[in-house]
Amino acid sequence: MSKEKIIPAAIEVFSENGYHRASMDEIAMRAQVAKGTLYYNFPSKSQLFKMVVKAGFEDIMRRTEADLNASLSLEEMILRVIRHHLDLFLESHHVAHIVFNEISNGIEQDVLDELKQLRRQHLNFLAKILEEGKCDDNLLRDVDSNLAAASIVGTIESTCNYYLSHQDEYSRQDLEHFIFTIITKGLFTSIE
Amino acid sequence: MSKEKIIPAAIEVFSENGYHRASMDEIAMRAQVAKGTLYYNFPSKSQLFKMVVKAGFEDIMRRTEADLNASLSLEEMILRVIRHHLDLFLESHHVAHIVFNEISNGIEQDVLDELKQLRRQHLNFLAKILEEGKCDDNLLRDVDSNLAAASIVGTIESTCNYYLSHQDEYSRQDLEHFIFTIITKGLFTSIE
Amino acid sequence: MSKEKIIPAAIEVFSENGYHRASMDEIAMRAQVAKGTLYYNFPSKSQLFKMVVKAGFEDIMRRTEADLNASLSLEEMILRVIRHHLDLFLESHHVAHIVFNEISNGIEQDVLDELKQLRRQHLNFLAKILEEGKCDDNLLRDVDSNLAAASIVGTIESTCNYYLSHQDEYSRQDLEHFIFTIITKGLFTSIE
Amino acid sequence: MSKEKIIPAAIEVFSENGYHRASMDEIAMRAQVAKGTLYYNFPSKSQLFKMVVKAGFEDIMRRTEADLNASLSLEEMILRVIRHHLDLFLESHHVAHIVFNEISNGIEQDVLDELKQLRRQHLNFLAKILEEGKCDDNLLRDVDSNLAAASIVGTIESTCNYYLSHQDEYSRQDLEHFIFTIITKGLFTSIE
DNA sequence: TATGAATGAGTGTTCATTCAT
DNA sequence: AATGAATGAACACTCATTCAT
Repeated sequence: MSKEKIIPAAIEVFSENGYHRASMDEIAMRAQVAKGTLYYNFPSKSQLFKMVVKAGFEDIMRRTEADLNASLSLEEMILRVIRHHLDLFLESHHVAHIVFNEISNGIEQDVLDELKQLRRQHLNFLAKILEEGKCDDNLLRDVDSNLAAASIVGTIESTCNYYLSHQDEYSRQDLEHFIFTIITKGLFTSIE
Repeated sequence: MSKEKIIPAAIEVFSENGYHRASMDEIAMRAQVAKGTLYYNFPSKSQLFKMVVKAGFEDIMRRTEADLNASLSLEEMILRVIRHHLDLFLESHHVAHIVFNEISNGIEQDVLDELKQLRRQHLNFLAKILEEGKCDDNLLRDVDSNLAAASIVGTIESTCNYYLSHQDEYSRQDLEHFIFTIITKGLFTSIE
Repeated sequence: MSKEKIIPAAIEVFSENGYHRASMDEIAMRAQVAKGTLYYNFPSKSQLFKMVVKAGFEDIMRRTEADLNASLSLEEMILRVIRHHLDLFLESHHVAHIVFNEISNGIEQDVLDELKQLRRQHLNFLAKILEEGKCDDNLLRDVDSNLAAASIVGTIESTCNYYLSHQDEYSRQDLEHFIFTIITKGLFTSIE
Repeated sequence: MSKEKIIPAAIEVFSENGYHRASMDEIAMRAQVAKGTLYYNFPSKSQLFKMVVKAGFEDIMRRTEADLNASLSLEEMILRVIRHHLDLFLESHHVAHIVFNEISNGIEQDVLDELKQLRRQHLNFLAKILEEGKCDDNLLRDVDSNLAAASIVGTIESTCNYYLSHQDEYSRQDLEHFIFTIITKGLFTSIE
């Protein structure tokens, strides 16, 4: 079936070029199908894009979930969440870029809405992990879990970007450690 | 002079549509000048975009700097940095979006490089504030200042985005407080 | 197929306007296809132009070759070469003009190079005919065949141009006779 | 006066780019005058072009005439005519190209007419030299002088073009000698 | 006499989308 | 289910020309 050839090609092309510079011609070429086949399987470019982003979100949520279980400590859980997101960002940061950033202006409104909803789902997914952690012990500060989830994603995203253009100065270990520290303990050393 | 009409129009149009969907025709129309006038004043779309982004970065750095002085405590300084960035994000989050996010694929490589340098300058600006704070007292954890700066920006950006679609659930005060807390003290309540 | 509609239209438009004044819009209109169809079939204006020129060169070489055979005397061969070139110049002197003249500045360098090569091939074609003639008898002066070929083409071109704006003063027969005489015997009556 | 700065700049730019690719901006820049100054001194691009071509024709005719006098033999005269035209073609073949070739389609009709007239004048100039030579002795074949003039120019032009891309194979002496031979004695060795 | 900012019609090119096969 | 030729609206950019100063 053609869909299975199209999606990976679309991921590639969208990742390398961003939504607007990606062309359906290029995707068809990489997928080794005719251009018409794209439109036979997906109603439009923006819908195809949505499928790609959706697949990205689902992938990271699936992968993360598979690696978490109730017996883990909250610290370990957060570490693993960070690690999986780092994997996504570093191994295929182009995909990550479109998944987390390219949800920008200039996409058809209806698709844009669906993309925002996907992002919301992802944040919910993270927020829920935090919520569950809250119950267990009193480790977690009493902050809004959704905002906390957003700040985790923002921190990962932004530091990864920085890391990607300064790879000679830090190791991946350094980065992971930094993110874990800053997210869990913040900038200040002082006790509250 | 036309430049003064073009820049605000360009900010508007780039903000509303992102780089690729923004059209020079639209910008010319909003600026009430002929299309040729755009090209008389700016060599290309990407260069015009660069000017807009540059102006954005310079604006926030100027505004922030003007509000900081040596007599402030580190906490107060960080608070003000956050506050100014929040201002930019919330008052004109479209500008902020292009300034901090739209540095994406599909822009001419040379301009892209300059944009990345602008971003680096902005991070340096924040990192320097942190560096100076480090000297004063032992309040700051010994982490890399550049990564720390990146994580601050990422947190602000990401939580603002979330806030913007959930404005009914939080006040601006809540948001500011949350960001300050999470950045300075992190998620965990425990002492190291 | 569209190509068959585009080429003749392109010949027309390039001939009437020269390379730079010819517009893809005009060619599309004359070919009765959409502008996009031009670009579906030819990658660019300059490539389309190249195809037209190439077709012109190939046409005259094919036509000339088809009319020559080993049994002809050298004089007869040269006469036929002149005649065929005259046909091209007079019957469709616009095509001839672009084929022989419009290889000018301001065309993309790569295409320009290919056009120059086409011209070289045509001169080679003529030079080879002369070379073969040289062997047969001792009729031909011992001059460089390539320069000789160039001078034949230059003479035909230039006199045709003159003829075209003075058609009332000469017959086509006069012109053909003049060219043959001047090329084979030169201006002077004297014996060497 | 600005005109004196504009004309040489225009020659340069038209020569390097041909009529259509030459831009008034470039000419103004090279002439070190403002763009408006061009239009203050010349009503339009095509008129400016005409002045350049006219200057070219006048120059070669003046130079040639200055070097001819009644005491010279016809052979010597023709040799000098060839030599002066070769000078023009080889020393500044870009000027020559526009003077002799770029009188093509796509120039405003009125200017085109004037350019054709200039070319006619130049051919007349050459034809008159031939006519005068005819009287002296019976050296010249009885052919139409205008066509003969056209064929001389065509031969020079075409062989020069060939020479310019094969300069390693011939000397300027070779070329001059070839042109003189082919023009005066033609391709054939046989006596009439 | 000279300027240069401003113009706007025109150009080559791209690309998502359609549809007959 | 799949194709690929054809489309046409949209786009960035150019440039001869004008005109207020």
